[in-house]
Amino acid sequence: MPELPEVEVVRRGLEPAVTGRRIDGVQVLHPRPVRRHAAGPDDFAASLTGRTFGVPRRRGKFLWLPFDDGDALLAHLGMSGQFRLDAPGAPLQRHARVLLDLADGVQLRFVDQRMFGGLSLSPGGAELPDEVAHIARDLFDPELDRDALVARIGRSHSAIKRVLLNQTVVSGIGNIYADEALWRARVHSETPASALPPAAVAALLEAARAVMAEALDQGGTSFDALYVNVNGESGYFDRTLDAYGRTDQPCRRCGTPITRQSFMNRSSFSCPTCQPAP
DNA sequence: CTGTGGTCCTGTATGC
DNA sequence: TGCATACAGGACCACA
Repeated sequence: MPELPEVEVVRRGLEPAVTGRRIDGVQVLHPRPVRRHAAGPDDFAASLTGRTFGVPRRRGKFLWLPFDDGDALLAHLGMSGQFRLDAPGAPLQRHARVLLDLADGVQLRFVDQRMFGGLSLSPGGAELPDEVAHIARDLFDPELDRDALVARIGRSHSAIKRVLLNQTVVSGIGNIYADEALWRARVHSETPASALPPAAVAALLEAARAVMAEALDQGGTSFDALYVNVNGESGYFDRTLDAYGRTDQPCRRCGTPITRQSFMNRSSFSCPTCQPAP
């Protein structure tokens, strides 16, 4: 479940289940999701066994489960990764990749169809893994400097949607919420960031924060069984989307049919009336 | 510095 | 029914 609200839904689901629990054993069913562990799958499994989890943390779309020894299990869900909580003997999900047997009969499973995501052990990463250090703070981070962010965006001559998707500028926003924020703020995806007044950039960021907060309240956005919480349940925010995936459906503000265009090798949805091209 | 295009994977939907 | 193609919410890298 890729974007910030979906990752936060997972983090919240993991928190009561893993915090304070020890790993009794690990099975790597497919080597690819642990490819970042240079010493290999067997060493990955052995290295995790016996450690105890702290409170799961998140920045943008990156998730990490700190251990009480200062290291962390770093996770990225990529396009199709899931964490699931099951009883140890429960039927395996079709794309179950890594199984972690925790104390008290809890089995934490990493399930991933496409395997763009993965797990790795981050030495010393409990506070902030080195692998996440280059990722900018997200819009829910209490230490985010909004004025500095607005200023940085204003200095960029890239298309505004490209900037929103750049995780080293502001993290957590993906293709869906970028389109939703741009629709709410009435900005076209290809508008040069430097052409937007600071107040417009601030309004766009607030739109992004608001739409992600609403999505989080509804358990995230799910279109199919690939995007579910730790119990396998879907969120409901797809019913509330205003732009993403609504090709030819009327704009909820002005009635003009929503159009789809290719941008950055992916789909962008917008209202040609509310969001005129620059 | 910016932007483009390709890559990692598996699956579903659609059209012929 | 088979087969080919397009597309999918992300991150990263080489290259121009």
